[in-house]
Amino acid sequence: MALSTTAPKAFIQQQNLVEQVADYLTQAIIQQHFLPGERLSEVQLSRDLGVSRAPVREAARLLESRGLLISKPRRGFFVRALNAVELEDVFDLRLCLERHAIQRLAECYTPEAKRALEQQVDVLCKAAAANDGTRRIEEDLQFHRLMLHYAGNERLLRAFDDLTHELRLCITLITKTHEAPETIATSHFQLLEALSSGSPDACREAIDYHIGIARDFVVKGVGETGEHADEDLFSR
Amino acid sequence: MALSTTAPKAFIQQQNLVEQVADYLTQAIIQQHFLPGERLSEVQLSRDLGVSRAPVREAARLLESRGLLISKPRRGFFVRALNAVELEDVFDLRLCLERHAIQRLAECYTPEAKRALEQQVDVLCKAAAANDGTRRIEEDLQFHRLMLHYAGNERLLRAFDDLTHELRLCITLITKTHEAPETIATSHFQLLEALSSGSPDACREAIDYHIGIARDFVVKGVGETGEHADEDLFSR
DNA sequence: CGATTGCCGACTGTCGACAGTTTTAACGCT
DNA sequence: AGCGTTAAAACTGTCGACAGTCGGCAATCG
Repeated sequence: MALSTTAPKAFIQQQNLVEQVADYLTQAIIQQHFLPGERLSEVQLSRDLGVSRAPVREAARLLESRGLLISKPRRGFFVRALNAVELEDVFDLRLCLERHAIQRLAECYTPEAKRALEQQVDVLCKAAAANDGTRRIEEDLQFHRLMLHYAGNERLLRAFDDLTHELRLCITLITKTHEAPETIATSHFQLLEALSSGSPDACREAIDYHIGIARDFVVKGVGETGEHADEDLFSR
Repeated sequence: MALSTTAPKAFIQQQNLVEQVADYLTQAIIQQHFLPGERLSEVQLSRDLGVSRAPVREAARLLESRGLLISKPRRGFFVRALNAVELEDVFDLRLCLERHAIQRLAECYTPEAKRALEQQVDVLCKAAAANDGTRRIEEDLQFHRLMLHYAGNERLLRAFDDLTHELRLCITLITKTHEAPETIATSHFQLLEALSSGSPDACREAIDYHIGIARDFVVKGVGETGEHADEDLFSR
């Protein structure tokens, strides 16, 4: 995964500057080194990272297409801030994609897929037990990504990956509140059971419940902690 | 690469060079001035358009995120070529998004939405009757975009817009074969009726049928005319 | 005659610089 | 002291240039 962390200065050296800058920015945004709505200065960034502005700009465009940044012409790039409505929309789209995926997957549920998913749930549970917050989130997302992967539609997977960036954005902001490890375990086992049953309805019910839980968690978190419901990025 | 349009040079002038270049490239790709798999030279493009390479590169990145171009490191940008599997995936994702959208829309089907959709069908039918191929496609897409819009999920709409670029890519490639105007009309009226009925199942059935038609048309078109099923973009 | 290796051209990745615009800050006026 | 005006600073958009790299061609060797 990402070998990011402390050093903000000049740890970029070799190749694919654009991708490296993009990774750096992504990590920095998720870890809230840049606050939502904050303006990013190209010169500042290029100075800090020891690269020129061209790769920074291209990386910023990439992040914009992923919904992490927003560009205002002649004004620069700003860190995306999600309000309550947008947050609902993200989870609604996630539901849309995963419903479709799990039903497609149920149609072609190979032993290989079954094994991979079970193993991933195992990994996830261990991360949850270890109380490692960020890793728990990543392993959780990875489980769902695997579902999408084995559903056999590359384009669907890409749409999910696009959405994932925004998901990370809102999840990480909030989840100081930890879900109970046993809740996570049972919640995912239900999905596996539904898949094994092969019933589309059971799958749909399971995924609806599962994502509903996650959404409520995030929405509740927003209500409790920080409030981004005000107008943050209306101008587009 | 012959620039077909009248003024190949310096018809780009003032502001937002990136967006203008992106539009130009999009049009050129859709109208097949660049063939699938063709390599785009940055210097050539910047020379032809009378701009420097920086905006060209940024525009290319944008098109890449929209799935119209593919970048191979150190090799440049190539026009996306869709094989049969990817084409199936695109329509499967479209089905996924529109199913969700039409059911959400059925829950909140305002008179305003109804009126707008009916009017758009009207426009569409006129375009079909006038035998204007490209405009028919655009109006058709616009109808579906309106559906997504009134479904009330901005993020869902964005996902659809992202997909639309690829849809245009494969639709335009193929639709020399015209659908009969009356088929188009009835096909869309069915959607309106299902929406008015308010029944989720009716909506789902209608959209499944509708998109199935479109998909079969494209798949059949691929089988008849050009065949892109060979390995075109396996790398990466 | 075919395969290999070295060379040449073209192109991408990246950089520093310039011009126009936006934001900030100081300044003068009331 | 408050407010409008203006000048300076900072920043974005764009450009041309340089270096490293990749692909193709040709000359050489087996």
